[in-house]
Amino acid sequence: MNSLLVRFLVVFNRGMSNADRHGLIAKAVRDSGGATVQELAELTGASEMTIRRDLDTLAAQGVLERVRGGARTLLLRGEEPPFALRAHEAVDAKRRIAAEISALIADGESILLDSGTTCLEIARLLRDRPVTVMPLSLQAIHLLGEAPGSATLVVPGGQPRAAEGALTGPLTLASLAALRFDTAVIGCCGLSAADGLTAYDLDDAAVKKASIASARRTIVATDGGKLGRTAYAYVGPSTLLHTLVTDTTAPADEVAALEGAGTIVKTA
Amino acid sequence: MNSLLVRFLVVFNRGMSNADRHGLIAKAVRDSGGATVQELAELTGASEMTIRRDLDTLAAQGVLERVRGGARTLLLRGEEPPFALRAHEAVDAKRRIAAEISALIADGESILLDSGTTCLEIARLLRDRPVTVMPLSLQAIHLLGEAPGSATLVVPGGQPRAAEGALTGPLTLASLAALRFDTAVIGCCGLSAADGLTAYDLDDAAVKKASIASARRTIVATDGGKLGRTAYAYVGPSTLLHTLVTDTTAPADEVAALEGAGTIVKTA
DNA sequence: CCGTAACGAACATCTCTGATGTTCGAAAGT
DNA sequence: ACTTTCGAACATCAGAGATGTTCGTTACGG
Repeated sequence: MNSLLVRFLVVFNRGMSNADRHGLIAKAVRDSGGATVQELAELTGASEMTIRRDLDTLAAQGVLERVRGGARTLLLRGEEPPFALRAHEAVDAKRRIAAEISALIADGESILLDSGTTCLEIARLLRDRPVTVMPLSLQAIHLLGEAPGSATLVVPGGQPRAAEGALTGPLTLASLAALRFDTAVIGCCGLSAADGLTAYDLDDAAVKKASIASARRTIVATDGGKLGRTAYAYVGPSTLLHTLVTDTTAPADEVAALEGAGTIVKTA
Repeated sequence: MNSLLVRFLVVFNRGMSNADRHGLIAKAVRDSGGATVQELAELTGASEMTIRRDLDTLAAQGVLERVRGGARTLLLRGEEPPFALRAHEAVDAKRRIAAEISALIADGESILLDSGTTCLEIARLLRDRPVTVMPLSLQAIHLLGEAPGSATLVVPGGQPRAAEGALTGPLTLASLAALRFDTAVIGCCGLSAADGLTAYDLDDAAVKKASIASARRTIVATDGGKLGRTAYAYVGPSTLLHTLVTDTTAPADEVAALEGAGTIVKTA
């Protein structure tokens, strides 16, 4: 269906940035499960050598798997998509959700910030505000620690998990137990009124649970695709969540059910 | 004395990198306590506009203070030189010390890595070795977390102090109390057989003290200039230190005194 | 209040790094 | 053994950053 669009791109993409091309390649490989170097060269209008270099880069990032002659997707079934891959998608929606959440936070608050791509966008917005932030991912720690904005950074202990750098483990739980926050901003992998909040990973779920317990108020940030879905590890019931910020793709029935259970829902 | 060298540079420095110029400016301002834009332009051979931009950059980094017409040093008396400033100096010696320390560490060890520029170099060397590392500075966490080498990263909790990103505070102490390491690699601000190990900052000293207590073996990394010096905050006696790695500028009498007190001294 | 020096925004120019494509010998698969 | 793929090496190109110049504005000293 979008092959017309692709044709268009092939002709007029002299100014295509390599990030765009990487996204295109990642999408092509993911959608069809695999692709040859030739196909990708034709698709993007780049030379085969460039495609090989791209594939090496993407393979190093864990977005796809390199095979002789082309590349294959890493996603077999139901697994959590790699962080590097998710980072490509739906940046606009995440930005809007992040802006909405930033507006919910008052100056001077202490904030606990979960891992995930959406929360990373939130970190970007909080950097120049007079707040105290404890992020639960290495990426957000980098962001807040490098260019010292007006935000105060507190680093939790922990062991980084996977490419995302989500901090987990006993050190993280101990840091959470030692502190109390005004607001916890949590990402999620699945959320429904029936099954509550769920995550892909047990360690991650334990951290989220402790995060919610350490905060006076909990805000969940998630795109509409996660609503109504249930992932593997159970975190807690939706009644623990004070506010949910999502985008316009959220299914109406699920939103209604969550609102019925007492959660304030905002659509960005 | 080295004004001849400076003259030489003025004439032949078409290919001077801006880092070189920044170092030159920082040194000039530090040595004389202040300098005008004109003086610095003449010294470096760059235009006044470029000098102004440099000064803005260096002021943002906390290396110096901008005043109308020029810049002033931030160092009043006996204070710790800013991290951004120290980072310029003596990179070679730090590299050699780092290499020596890396050689002292066996595969499979768990290592506690202090903050400081020398320890940052050590982190660079440990990244691709099969060891477990808990660094006490944001910079080293970045280094080990970004490009996942073979080293396992453990993040301590804490609050980053100053530009260096040294982690301190109760969260850091709690993380240290919860873990035990094979080796602690410690930097220092002053070390002598008489006054022991000292640091510029009380919080930092508390972290160093706890670090030494959490490790089976303690290695101190420091350039020769710190030996025989005593800084403000006391950490502990030199007898706590198993090995000292320093460079050839170390004063012989101090080295002898430390060896007499039971510390193994290696010169890189 | 005025004059002078300093400042910084805007633009033009330059340099250099990183990205890309081409070629060709080596390696892998059939 | 033959074909395809790979990747190292080199040439080329574009974009980003650095630098310098100009000029209107601002701040300090009288």
